[in-house]
Amino acid sequence: MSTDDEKARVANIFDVARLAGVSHQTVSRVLNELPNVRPATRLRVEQAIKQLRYVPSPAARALVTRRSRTLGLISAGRPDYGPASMALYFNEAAREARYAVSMASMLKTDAATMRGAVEMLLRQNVEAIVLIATDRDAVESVNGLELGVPLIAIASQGNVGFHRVSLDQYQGARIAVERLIELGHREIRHISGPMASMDAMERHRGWRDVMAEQGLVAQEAFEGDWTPASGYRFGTELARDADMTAVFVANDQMSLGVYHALSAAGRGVPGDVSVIGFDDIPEAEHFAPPLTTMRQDFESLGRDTMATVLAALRDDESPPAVAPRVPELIERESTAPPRSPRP
Amino acid sequence: MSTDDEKARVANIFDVARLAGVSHQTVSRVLNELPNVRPATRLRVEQAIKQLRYVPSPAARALVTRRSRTLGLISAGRPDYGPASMALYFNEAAREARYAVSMASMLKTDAATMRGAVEMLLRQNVEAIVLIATDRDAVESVNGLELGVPLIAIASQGNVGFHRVSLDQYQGARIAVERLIELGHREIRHISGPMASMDAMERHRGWRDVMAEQGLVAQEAFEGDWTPASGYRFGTELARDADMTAVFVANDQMSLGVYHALSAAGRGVPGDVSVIGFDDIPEAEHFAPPLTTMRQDFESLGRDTMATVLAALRDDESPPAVAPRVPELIERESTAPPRSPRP
DNA sequence: GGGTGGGGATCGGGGAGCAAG
DNA sequence: ACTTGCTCCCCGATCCCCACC
Repeated sequence: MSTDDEKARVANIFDVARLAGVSHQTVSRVLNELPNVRPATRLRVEQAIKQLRYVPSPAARALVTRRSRTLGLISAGRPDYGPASMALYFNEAAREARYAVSMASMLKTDAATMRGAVEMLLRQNVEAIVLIATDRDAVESVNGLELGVPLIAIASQGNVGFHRVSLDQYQGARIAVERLIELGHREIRHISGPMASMDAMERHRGWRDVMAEQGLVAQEAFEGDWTPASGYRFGTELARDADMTAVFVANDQMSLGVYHALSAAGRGVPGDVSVIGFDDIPEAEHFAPPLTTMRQDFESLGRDTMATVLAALRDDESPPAVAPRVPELIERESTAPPRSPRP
Repeated sequence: MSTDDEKARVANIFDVARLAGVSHQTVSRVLNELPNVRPATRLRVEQAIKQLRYVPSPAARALVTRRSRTLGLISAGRPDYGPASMALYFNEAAREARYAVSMASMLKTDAATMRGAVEMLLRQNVEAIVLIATDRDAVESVNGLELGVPLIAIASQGNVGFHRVSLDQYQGARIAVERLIELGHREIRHISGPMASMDAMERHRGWRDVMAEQGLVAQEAFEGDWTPASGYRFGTELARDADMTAVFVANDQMSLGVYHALSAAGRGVPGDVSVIGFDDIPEAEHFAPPLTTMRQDFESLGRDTMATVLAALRDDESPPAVAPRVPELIERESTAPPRSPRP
């Protein structure tokens, strides 16, 4: 009683059984919440568990049950505000559901890299794989891999072969463009994200559809790469178009580049040109002028993703698709009616 | 021979042994790179492994070796550019070293949350825990937890009880302030990060020391919270000080808020006030004007962190401290000599 | 017949001891 | 002296069968 004999050795199920005065069998029954255990017995076992700070070995458990209570998370691409937020909130949701998350993040999204990441995750016995990648190819290449566990992609397009959860990029884009039209704009241009990105495609589609529905001419969009630099480049080109009075930019970072280009060209925002972005990054509120943009609720997305994972784990058949949430228009000071509405 | 009987079953060590015509013992010897295996035999085994796409079960291995080849990563706080980049690059470095990463990220950094994260990771049998948290308390509370595995903190202060790796915040700050002085500024103010953050403290200390060394008066710094909003708030106050000609801002996001406040007050950058930020986020280049700032090399930091982890794993005694890398001054257009140097 | 215990197989490897080529 | 194979136990659980009260 003076000193514990058991040095650094951690307790196992037999230690618990001995302390509780039961068999290891009964401890197992308690652990796995099986019926046919008298409440009093269960209590004794639980106390022994607490007293010994006993935690079942996940390795041993995984070995025999072939289930690891671990989820794989792949994040491919730059850790921009969106992906980073998704990863964070999904991680929190997973922890709440008492799942561990094994993560593989990488800059490159080529098939070989993705494949390597998937194999590493599978090796860990993950029960499902969550994929954060705006790139369509990234999703396809993982999807083609026959992984043996559910794949849940945070993606705004595609549907066969994997579960999907997303925010409604298309509707978000529509809302942005409709607002510009409501303000009186007619010449509304678009700087899109890379067309390899599904989100970029959806936002582009939203812009194009609204323009068409309203009988407006949608000039060809510029295809950016999400970076401020590309926003700057195309903003410079755009600034030369005297008719253009508004730009719908596919994300906030590019909007910043557009600001830069516009002001370099002597065209004021929103006096000469209105700008709407997408994402509502923390910086957007303090752009000069503060940026009107579409806010995305990544926290809810994280929870929705986890819910979809759990559903997929419970039941291999019907993925109860969560309705994509629609981004919210945050109107700040980068939008205004055009200076001289068309005659 | 016509159809494989083994359906979805994955190969195990005995399958490999059979195919290679050796015993499982020999396969094990090859796997663990033990001596006393004839090259020809080794080759046959390796081919069998490749052919069957055999991968040793980590669970089984972990069970018997008590080593999981998994690292725990805790990221506490908002997923800002810095932390998100660190996580990404560390993850890549870990994968290169064939380690899996189990991740726990959370917004809140209180002791209870941190403790929960640590316990979850420990349960996973992680071999070491890497902690990304600028908050001093976060590091302390984890460090006090007696976790039984090495703790590697990406932190710019503290040293006892855990391994530490960092970028040299202090030198970075010194370089920034020295540059402002070189340009002729004397009234150099500072907007710091939250003093709970070690990085913020180091940057503050760098500013203060240089000011003192140069015989300049360091007015009390404003303590921000990293957000553009706080930069805006203090920028507004700062703008009222007519003597002030330069601000060293502890990060780029707050610099944006400062820009906003300054322009609202009618003071131009860099004409009236020079601004230097910290981090070099992708947006910084396209602020108006493009921001002069201190660039941090997170990719190298990720590799340094992994190297420190491996060293700590090899040898419990001497952590071969990696020399912190010094941030690099990226001079853009937010800095210039003061309009009217002091008489 | 509900609650328990005993015994043992099993998961997929690591590794010891020993014999044999 | 090397290389290899065999046999058997171990890690820490899950779970099945079968008593036993």
